[in-house]
Amino acid sequence: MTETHSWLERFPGLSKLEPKIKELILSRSTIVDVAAGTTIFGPGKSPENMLFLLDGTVRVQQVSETGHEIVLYRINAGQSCVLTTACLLAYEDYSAEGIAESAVQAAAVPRDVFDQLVAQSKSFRDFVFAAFSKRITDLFLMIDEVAFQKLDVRLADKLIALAGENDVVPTTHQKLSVELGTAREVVSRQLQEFQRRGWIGQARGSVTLTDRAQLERLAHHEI
Amino acid sequence: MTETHSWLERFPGLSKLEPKIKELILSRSTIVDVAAGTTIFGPGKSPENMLFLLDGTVRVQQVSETGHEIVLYRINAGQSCVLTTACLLAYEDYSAEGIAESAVQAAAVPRDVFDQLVAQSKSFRDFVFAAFSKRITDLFLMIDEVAFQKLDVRLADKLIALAGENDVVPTTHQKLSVELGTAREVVSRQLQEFQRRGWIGQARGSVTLTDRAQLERLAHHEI
DNA sequence: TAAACTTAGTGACAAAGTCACTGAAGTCTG
DNA sequence: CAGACTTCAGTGACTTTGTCACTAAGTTTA
Repeated sequence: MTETHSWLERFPGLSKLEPKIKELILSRSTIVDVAAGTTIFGPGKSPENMLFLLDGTVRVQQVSETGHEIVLYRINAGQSCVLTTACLLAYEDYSAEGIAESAVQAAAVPRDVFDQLVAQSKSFRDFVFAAFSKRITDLFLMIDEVAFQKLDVRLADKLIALAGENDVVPTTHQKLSVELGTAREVVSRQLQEFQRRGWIGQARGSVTLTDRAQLERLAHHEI
Repeated sequence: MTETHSWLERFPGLSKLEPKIKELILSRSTIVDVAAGTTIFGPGKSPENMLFLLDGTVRVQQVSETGHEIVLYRINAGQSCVLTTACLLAYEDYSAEGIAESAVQAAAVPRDVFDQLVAQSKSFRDFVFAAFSKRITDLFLMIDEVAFQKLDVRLADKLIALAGENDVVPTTHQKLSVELGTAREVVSRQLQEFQRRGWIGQARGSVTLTDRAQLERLAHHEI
């Protein structure tokens, strides 16, 4: 493997690391593959290493005391689990869990190597702090949305975010309710209303966007 | 000022720093005083420095597009604004603001010094990452509460948290609604119910806890 | 194919948020 | 000090969202 084609090149923030630092991270990391559906971390399961996602998606969700669930965020290829891992290392007793939403390939970097990298490389520090910052500002926005945004707006937004090129969202009402932290019945009712307006079509286990423009207008507060 | 009596001793995570590091941070930081009510950071007002709070409290709150507000967290003496500052530096355009809730005294550490500290001291790195981790896990919990916790439970919890030794909470219904991210009317109605049950007394601009035990039972899901 | 499970629909109700007011308690100002 | 203004709190009608208990259709599995 040559430096110019290492996995580091897939991370915008890491491709400009100093050569010696690249060497350190590459020599001390291992590539791991995780099957879809695997719980990567969760209550009572701290990860040993910091993961840098090369491929696939990890869904991080909170499971409440009350039995409710809500999706907090996703980690995609080119991003790292740095913060989540750091959190877990610091606070073992919290209840968020990370689940491989698809087959995941990642580079695993041991904690001590991570610490060396932070100490030795300004670029790496910037990468890590940018990741933390982005996460925290996103959580601020999420709190705002959960607390103040109307459900129809949030649902429209989520449908657009989850829809593929073909405008199909392969999901159930139950899963959508976890995305938004609400109840399944509420999602069912709202989807019925969207369908009544001709914005979506429904089938068991999937929603099809038939008027994406209208959904976007609603999501962007233009209605 | 001798090392053994510097402000660093007030920070559990910083008092064990290496002597050379302590010297660096002390020589390059300045003590600042801020009057109560001052906006320390906010939209269009990034702080120049990382602040370490020696005295007082900073309230961080989100102002929504919709005009609603919600208190995100507070920074107390012995804690730092590290993350908030880092966030602001990375993402200028976000809408949280930090307000001095009382007269605040803080040590201001310039960005470049902060970076040196992170690079040179393992203890300082641990302090910073612990602060980030705590903040993120607290935000996870907050999302859970906003999304799933009943309002009476949250209000009881907040009243207990805000009450002083004398069981008096010097606040208005409006301010309580911002604490919880709800509407003033909702707080008014819920406080009336608490009063009807004999748990609190009300006066203009203050709430008095008259049966703290019952409020705690509610807050701890024992009712 | 029958049983079990998953997914979705429904009605009645409770909790919370919104809106448009009213009035009382403080504060300011001439 | 009186009147004006501001802040704080109360209220009823209504909408939205969440909860509960149930039904029924589609899917998987034994």
